[in-house]
Amino acid sequence: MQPNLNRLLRALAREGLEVTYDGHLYTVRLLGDANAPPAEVLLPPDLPVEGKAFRQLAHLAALKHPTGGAVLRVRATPDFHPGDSGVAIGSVLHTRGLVVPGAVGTDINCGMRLHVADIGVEAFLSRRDAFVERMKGHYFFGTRDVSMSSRAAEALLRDGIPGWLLESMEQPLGCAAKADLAQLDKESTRIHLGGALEGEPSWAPSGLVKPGVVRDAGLATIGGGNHFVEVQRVEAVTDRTRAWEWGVREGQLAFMIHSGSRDVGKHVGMAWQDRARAAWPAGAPYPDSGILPLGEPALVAEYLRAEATAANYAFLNRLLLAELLRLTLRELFGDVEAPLVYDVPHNITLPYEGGWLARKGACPAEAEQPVIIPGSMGAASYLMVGCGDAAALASASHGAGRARSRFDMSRGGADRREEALGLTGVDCITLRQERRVEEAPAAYKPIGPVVASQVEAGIVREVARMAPLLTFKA
DNA sequence: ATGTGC
Repeated sequence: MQPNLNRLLRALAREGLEVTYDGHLYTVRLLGDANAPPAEVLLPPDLPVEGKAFRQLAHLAALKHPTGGAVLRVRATPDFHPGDSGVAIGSVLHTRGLVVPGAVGTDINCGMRLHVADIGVEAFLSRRDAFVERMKGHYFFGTRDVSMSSRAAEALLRDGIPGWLLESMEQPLGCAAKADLAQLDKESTRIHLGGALEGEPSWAPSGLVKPGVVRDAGLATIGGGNHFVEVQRVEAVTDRTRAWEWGVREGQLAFMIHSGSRDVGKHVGMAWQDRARAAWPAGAPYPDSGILPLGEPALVAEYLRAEATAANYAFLNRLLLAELLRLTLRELFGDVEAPLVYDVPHNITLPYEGGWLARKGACPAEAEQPVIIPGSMGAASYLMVGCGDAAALASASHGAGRARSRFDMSRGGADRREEALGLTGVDCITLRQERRVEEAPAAYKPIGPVVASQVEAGIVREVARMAPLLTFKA
């Protein structure tokens, strides 16, 4: 246990926050609010905790809406750390009669996508430079064409990937024209919920809903922060049966994509955090946290449609990031299939037990479903299978979790030597060198204990482990 | 999260 933990807990108690710890689960509650459910955080000893994140979690659990909506449970994953918008990353919020736009935030349907390919590591590394140059062109210099018909754009926003595919078969443009649409269609069953949510195109920025051909500059771009595209090697398979079923074998290359809905999620998320504030009933006291729920059923439904619109866009963003990769592999290595293993959102509101479950940086870990947990750049990533653990609200961590903020890393006086940052031997392709510092392994918790604690708790089981070869960061 | 800003 960290030596200053007791001091931190006493300090939090003085400001009205009760935090207890039993060695693997923290319980957090606001003193004097007996009606609010306690919030739980699964976190092994020795991993850092911050008071700010506990504070955010307790306030989230205490949210109510004057219409009667309430928070049923709050749970946080081991990659739990403070969030900028007032809600901690790693928060899982089960509600009934209310939803919280701020509990998903602006990076709607941020998520993970994993492909594997039967290409040997030596063969890949022998063409590494050619691969990097082509991918830099696509991801950083705009040598990609992601145009589509306005019908395809509208179908995407309204119906998700199946809608986009159907219209792209009618009029294939851009990436779709070069893609194997039959394979994409077959693979859509490997996207969480089929990549098909019920959206409403008018919630998207206007550039996406216009007559003629839509050319969107944000599609098939990685985005900043912790987002990345990584080439990995499958270094260990622990569950042979399941790995085989999912098409994963030791020694294969893996391609892991972490990205979200870019400007579309920002547009929707910001609009609805404002809307929630404007819709707060006159006279009702504002929640201390400044995080405002929506309670009126019509508003809740409208928000969920808006969120789904951005989520549909994010599914296509990850699909196209992968498609550019797959086209490049075919160019360099011949007819490789590079099938999709799974695509899963970790920033989204979905129906759960008669209410809603908002995950902010938490991967669904439903029974028998694939769970993708990336380590920091330079560390291993994991393909897991969910156990549907109700105590954990069927959710796992979405990564290792930050241990130090971006500011702390880049301007907070961190030791900038490569060894101290953990960057020795890391092959990171970026146009912004400061990104390597902000996102260095030293900024993150160790993935090993984060994953192990969730296996021990019965939330996930390991299927395969992947080691990084090279990482693209915008 | 954002071609940002602490």
